[in-house]
Amino acid sequence: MNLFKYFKDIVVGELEQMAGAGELPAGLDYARVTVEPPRERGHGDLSTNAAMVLAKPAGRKPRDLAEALAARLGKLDDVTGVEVAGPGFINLRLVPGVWYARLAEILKEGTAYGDSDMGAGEAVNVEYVSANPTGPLTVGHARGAVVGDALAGLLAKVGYKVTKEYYINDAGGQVDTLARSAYLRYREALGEDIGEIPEGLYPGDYLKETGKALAARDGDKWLGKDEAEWLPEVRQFAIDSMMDLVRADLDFLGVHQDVFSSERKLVAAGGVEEVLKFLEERGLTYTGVLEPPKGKTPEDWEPRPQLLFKATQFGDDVDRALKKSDGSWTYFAGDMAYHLDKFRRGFATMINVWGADHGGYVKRMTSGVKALTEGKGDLDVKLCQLVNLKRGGELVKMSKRSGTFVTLREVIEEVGKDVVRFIMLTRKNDATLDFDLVEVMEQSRDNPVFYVQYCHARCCSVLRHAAAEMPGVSLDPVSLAGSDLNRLTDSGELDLIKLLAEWPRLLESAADAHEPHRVAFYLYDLAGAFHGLWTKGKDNAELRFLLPDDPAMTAARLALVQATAFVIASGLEIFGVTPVEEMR
RNA sequence: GGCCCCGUAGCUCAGUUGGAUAGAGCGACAGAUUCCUAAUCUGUAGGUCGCAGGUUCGAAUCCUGCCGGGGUCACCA
Repeated sequence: MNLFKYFKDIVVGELEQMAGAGELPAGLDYARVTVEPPRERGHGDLSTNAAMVLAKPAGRKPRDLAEALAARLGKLDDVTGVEVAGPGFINLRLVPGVWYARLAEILKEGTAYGDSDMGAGEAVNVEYVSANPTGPLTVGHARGAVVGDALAGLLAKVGYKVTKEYYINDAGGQVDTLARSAYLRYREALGEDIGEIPEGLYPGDYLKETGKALAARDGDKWLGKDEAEWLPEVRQFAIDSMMDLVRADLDFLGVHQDVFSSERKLVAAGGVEEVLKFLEERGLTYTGVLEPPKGKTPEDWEPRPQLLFKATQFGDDVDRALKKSDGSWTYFAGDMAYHLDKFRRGFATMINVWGADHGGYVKRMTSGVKALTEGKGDLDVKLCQLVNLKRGGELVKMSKRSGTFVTLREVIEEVGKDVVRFIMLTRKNDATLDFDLVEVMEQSRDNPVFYVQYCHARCCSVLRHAAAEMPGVSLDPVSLAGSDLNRLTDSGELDLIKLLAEWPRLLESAADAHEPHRVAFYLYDLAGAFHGLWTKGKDNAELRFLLPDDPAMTAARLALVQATAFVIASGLEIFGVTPVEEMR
C-alpha cells in the first residue's frame, strides 16, 4: 500500500470531521493537501501542508489551524508524536509497528509490491521507436525504445491497461528511396557492377542482403523494366525486409511491442479522407497561402495555395498543410489519420516518444489530437534528447557515409542489453545522455548499473550464505515476514525500511509524470542505503545480517535483505532488466 | 526572427508536480582500514539554483523580460 496516500485519506477525514463540527467552513477543496515524507528525516515520518493550504480559504491563521488539526492527528493509534513546525507544517512520527508492517507486506507480495489500482484499468497507448524502415536501429533509437518500454512497464505496474505500439512510416518518399536503393542491390546480386552508390540513395551494406533475397525470390523479372513497374513490389519487399531488421534489433534489446501500425495501410484504407471529412464538417480546413517563416526565408520559397488545417484554433502557431503541392498527402495528414485511429480504438490517453529533432512537430500533433477528439483525447509527447556515444571519454564519431557508424546491435553485443537499457534511463528524457562504453562496464559506485545490480546480487549472496551456514533459519519470505521484525531498531535498518515503504508512492508519482527515470534514481538511492547497512556490519559485528548465535535476529535481518531484493527486482522488471543473482 | 528544450557545487546530474537549512556521485582536502556476507569506509570544504522583475504564507520549481547553449522552422518522414 501507499502509506502516504493512506494517511492523506486519514488527514482529509479529520478535516471533514472538523468541518462537520464547525471548526472549518464546509465545502473546502482538499485537493492541494499533501502528505509526504519530509525532506529532513529529523522532521519525522510524515508531513502535511494541510494547515497552510487551507488557512486562507478557512480564514484562519496557518499555525492555529495546524494546532487544531495536530491535536486530532495526535490521537491516532499509529501516531506517536506530532508537532507543528515552520510556517504551519504538521510533522507526524509513527509507531515503529507501521514500518514493520510495511516490511511484512513486501515479503508477502514479493515483486508485486507497489502494484496499484491508480490507473483503474484505463487504456493507454504508448507509441515509441517508430523509426523509418530504412535501416538498422542506432543507439539514438534505443533511447526512445527503452524510455517507451519502461514507461509502458511503469504504467502497467500502477494499473493502466497499456498497449505498446510502433508506427511504421512506410508511405512517404523515403521508402521510395529505399526501394531504389534496394533495386540497385538487386541488380548487384544478379551480377551487375553497380559502382558507387549514387548520392541520395542509402549506401548501407545491410541492403545487399535485401537485394540478394529479392533476386532469390523473383529472379531477373524486374531487370530492364520501368521503375513504375517494379517500384511498388520492390518497395514492399524492402520495407518488409527492413522491418524484419528492426524487429530483430528490438528483440535483441528486449523490446516487444503489441501493435505495428502501417501508415500505408491506414492511408490506403481511407483514413486520411475520413480525417478530412471530419475536419471539413467542423469547418476546420481551408485552402490558403502560408506566410514564409520570419527571419529565415527558404531559398526556394514561393507563395503556394495549400489545403490547411486550422491548427491555430487548437494552440499551434500556424495552420498546417494537409496536402503537398503535387496533390499527395503530407506526413501530417497521415499522422492525423493515425491518431484518430488510435482514439477510435479506445485510447483517450496517448503517449508518443519521439526524438528531440521532432520538437517542432509537437504542437502540431497535440492540436490535431484536440481537434480530432473534440477535447476528449490527450496526447503527451516525450522528447528524447541525443545520446553521445563515447569510449573512455572520447566521443565515438559516427558518420553514415564514412562507414564508422555504430549500430545498436554492436553496442548490445559489446555491453549487453541490460546495461544499455538501464543507462538509457539514468537521465531525464529531455536531457542529453552520455553513453560511455568503458564507464558502463566499470565496477564502481559511479556506475549506476553495476551499483544497483550489485545490490541485488549481494542480497542474494547473503541469502545463499544464510542457507548454507544457518540451516535452522527458514528463508521463505512468508516465514521471514513472521520473524521478530521489531528487533530492527538500528537507524540504518529503519531508514532502509522507510525507503522501501516509499516505493509505491514513487511508482505512482513517476507514472503520473510519465517519467521512468525516477525509478532509476530511486533504485540507486535504495542500493546506497543497503550497501551502507552492509558496511556498518563491517565495523560493528552486531549489525551483521548473519548472526549464528542469534537466529531470531538473523531472520529479521534477512527479512530486510529479502525485501530489498524484491524491490530492486521489481524496479528492474519495469525496466526490462534482469536482476542478477551473482556477479563474478 | 518564431517556437520548443536546457542552464543547480570544480565535473556529471537529482530535486517528491509550490514547501522547512537546495541533495547524490565523482574530483579535492583530512583521516581510518588484512575486518569479512563479494568489489573499502568515515569526515570536511565547496551554491547569488544564468540575470532581473512579478505572483504568495512560501519559488530551483509558476508568470514576464533579458543572457547563454542546443534543436527546429511551407510541400522531408
